[in-house]
Amino acid sequence: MKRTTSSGHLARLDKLESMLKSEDFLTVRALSHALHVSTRTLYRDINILRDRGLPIDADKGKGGGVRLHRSWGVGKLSLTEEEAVDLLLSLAMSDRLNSPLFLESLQSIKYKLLALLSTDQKRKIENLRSRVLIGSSASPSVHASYEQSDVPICSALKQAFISKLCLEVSYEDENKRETHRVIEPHYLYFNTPVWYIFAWDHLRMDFRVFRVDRMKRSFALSARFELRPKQEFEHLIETDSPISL
Amino acid sequence: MKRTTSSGHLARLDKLESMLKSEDFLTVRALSHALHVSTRTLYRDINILRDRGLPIDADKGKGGGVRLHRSWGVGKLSLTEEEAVDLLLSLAMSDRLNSPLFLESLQSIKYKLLALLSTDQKRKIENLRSRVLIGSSASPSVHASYEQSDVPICSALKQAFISKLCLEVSYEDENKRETHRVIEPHYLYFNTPVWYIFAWDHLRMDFRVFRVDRMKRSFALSARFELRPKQEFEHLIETDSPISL
DNA sequence: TATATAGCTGCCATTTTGTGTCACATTTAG
DNA sequence: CTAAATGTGACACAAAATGGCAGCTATATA
Repeated sequence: MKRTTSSGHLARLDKLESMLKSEDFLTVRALSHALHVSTRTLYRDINILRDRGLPIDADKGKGGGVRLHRSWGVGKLSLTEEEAVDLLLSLAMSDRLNSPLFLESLQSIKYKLLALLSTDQKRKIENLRSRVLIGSSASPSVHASYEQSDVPICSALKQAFISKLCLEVSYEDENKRETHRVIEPHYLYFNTPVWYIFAWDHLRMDFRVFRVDRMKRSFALSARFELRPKQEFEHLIETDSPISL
Repeated sequence: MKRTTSSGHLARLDKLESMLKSEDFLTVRALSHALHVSTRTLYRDINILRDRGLPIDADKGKGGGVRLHRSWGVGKLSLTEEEAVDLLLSLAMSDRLNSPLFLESLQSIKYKLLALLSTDQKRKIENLRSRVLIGSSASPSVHASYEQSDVPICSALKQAFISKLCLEVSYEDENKRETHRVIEPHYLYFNTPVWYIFAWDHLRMDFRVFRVDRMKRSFALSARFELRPKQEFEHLIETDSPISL
């Protein structure tokens, strides 16, 4: 069984880093007490953190101390690829949906994230992005009939959409009739607060639009489909406005 | 003068981490040669990285090796405090607005982000969060009259809201009359796609609701205000539903 | 089944590095 | 000037990392 975190030294450096992040002015003496080491050791630790790129400011003399430089980072967030994709798409959507109140920083986050991605990953996201369309606003009647979808349904749909897999769905149409279909989810269309799927319907052998909140069950099949150009669906959209990264 | 990076051990761990990120299948023997240490040491390093949360997979037997868990590859994102705050609030709002299509990962991002924050920062965000309310849907007439706000106006408003500063605004009311006021922005209310401010109006000496997109100019003053309880504004809200982190 | 490969762990002598103490330099506020 | 603070150098000592080595399990291949 392991102790706390790895080697003790690393753990202390982590702790020091977060202490510098939280409080805004501390003396080395105080920090050394808190971490149960001598001040000499703490100076050495601080130098290590500085070498690793942390912008630690220090004020000498009475009333001085050490702190992280203004506009300090919040720590390093590591994301999985799926998380990065979801985040970028959500940021792009927020861009379109919310007025720019809390969105200033989201631009810079977007660029930071994009900088971290490989060209492969960026191309992948770009492909997805172009398959997500955002509308202006839903009609009142749509609003009235809207129901929140279950997470499992969304999960299968998302997987099928991303991997271009056929999707088996139970769909309840406007007249409450439930039908069973196999569809190819080509494009997603969001019209607050409703998601639509522009799909090729294997049952009707034609392009159809489905409301995600009307899907009762869904299951991603293993069969792949080839993406059809957006133009073939355009007549189904009122306000065509693809989101942009 | 220092040598390479800090302590040698840390530098090697960093290097190992980035090597695992870039290549996708490496044997411990190869890695140990590349880093000029014994295989035994490398196994120990790998354990340290695992303890620190890196999802390192290993395949035993011929053709095996170590690699980062499938679907990894995004590096570490460092955010400023403002970016973290904006991101958390946006995630919380997306949670409420978008149906759960691309939002599964956003939950885990949220938790990762919260884990990085100090208790001070978390408390600060929690305070802000409780002052942002989300409505269900705007009426069609509101939709029709909606105009996108300018970024500078939003910037001043945001600053005043966060720091609890009085705000000087030029406001154009329903009848297109422009008035000049000083308000205290206590609460924000979002009803897609419109932001409202619940404020104490120094001109009328009463609680008033302002539409952000009707603000023509805004300027944050240096005077602070004391937050009034949400209850005093409740009669102004139709659907009271604070967002949750 | 046997063999080679590759991940993984425990033990221990050896080497390296981290640590504390002390001395001393430097800057700053009162 | 004095006190409080950052910062560095040197040295003995303690602690941790390292490298072999022996031995384990799991997997692919002949």
